[in-house]
Amino acid sequence: MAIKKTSREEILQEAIKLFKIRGYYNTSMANIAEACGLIKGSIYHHFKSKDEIGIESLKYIHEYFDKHVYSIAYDDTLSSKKRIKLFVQKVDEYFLSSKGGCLLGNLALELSSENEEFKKAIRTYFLAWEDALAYILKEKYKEDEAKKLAREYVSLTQGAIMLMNLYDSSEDYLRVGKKIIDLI
Amino acid sequence: MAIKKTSREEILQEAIKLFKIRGYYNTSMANIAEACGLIKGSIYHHFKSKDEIGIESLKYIHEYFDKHVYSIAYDDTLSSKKRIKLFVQKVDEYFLSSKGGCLLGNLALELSSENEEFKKAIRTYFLAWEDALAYILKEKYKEDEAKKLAREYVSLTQGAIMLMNLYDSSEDYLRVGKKIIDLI
DNA sequence: GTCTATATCAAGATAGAC
DNA sequence: GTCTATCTTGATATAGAC
Repeated sequence: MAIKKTSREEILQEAIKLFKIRGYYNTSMANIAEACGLIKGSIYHHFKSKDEIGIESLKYIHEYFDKHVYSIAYDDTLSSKKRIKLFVQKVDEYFLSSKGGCLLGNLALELSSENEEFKKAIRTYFLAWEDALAYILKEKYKEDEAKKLAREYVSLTQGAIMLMNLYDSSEDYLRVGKKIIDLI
Repeated sequence: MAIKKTSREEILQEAIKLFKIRGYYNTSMANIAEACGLIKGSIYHHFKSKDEIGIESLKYIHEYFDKHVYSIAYDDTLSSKKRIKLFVQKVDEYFLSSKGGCLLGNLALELSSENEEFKKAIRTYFLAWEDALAYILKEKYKEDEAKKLAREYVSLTQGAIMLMNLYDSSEDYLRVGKKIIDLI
């Protein structure tokens, strides 16, 4: 039986799951290693520190959203109505399919007041989300109105994810998506 | 020079400040003690564990809101317009006056997936907020519409607090309060 | 009520064998 | 690439002197 080679990506995926559920500081290298079937020392072959895993986790998620969600907003071959529907559908799929809510939102509250590097990465991610949403809304609203609405709905989505996890109910979260679609 | 007696309340206030800025797990008993001018061992004279400080912090904040914010909603000597204005004003005062946003929101994301006791306390607090807001809104909306709106605006407020801290700008947060007032 | 001192444990991280 | 072993630090918590 060959020893399984664990990839960087596999470790990131397990780390993200744990960070979302247990929080960043409450997740240890040993926890991450165990989830990968390794012992903690072995993780350091792939990442030089826990903070690196944290930053790479943010990047990993950002890349997923760029590729599978935000890109929809800029696909000018589709109508804006179709784009906003698809956009909301993809966001919902992501946040309804796993436990613990939005890692970026969680980390924004857990450690962005302390760690400037994390804060910058999280800000970039949220701005990309707002920009994508605003790009669709610009077809119907003036530029600065579109921007305000986009930020408002990102806020609302984050708040709704928080309460969805707190109440173990997706009902109110789902209403947010419907409201976003109705904007167009 | 007499040795200063540190009260439970003083410790809670310092702990709350630190939890909001540094996060719960990233705040140590030594950090809390230092903020109070004590050394860590001395804290155990007042609280039997860090978790007790956490739970008591939530209670402390909840009591503050019950007394100074939620009570406004139920003051039937004022018009509903006056009540909603005062309510929003008090909420704004609280969240604009200190760094780190809303401890209950932060802890909801940092540790409520893991710790049932914390989760229950946080849920109770958010429900009280919703109930108070819904009570005012009932004057103009049907009961279940008022409840939906209340939850939506609590979500929106929490999301806006998150982004306010992330972007170091209160502009969008303040718009939320105006929207709430316009509901009546 | 606060201090010094210490017990105990778990964290992040590194070195070197296999 | 993973393991064992270990270093170092810092965490929660306790005991007992002042």
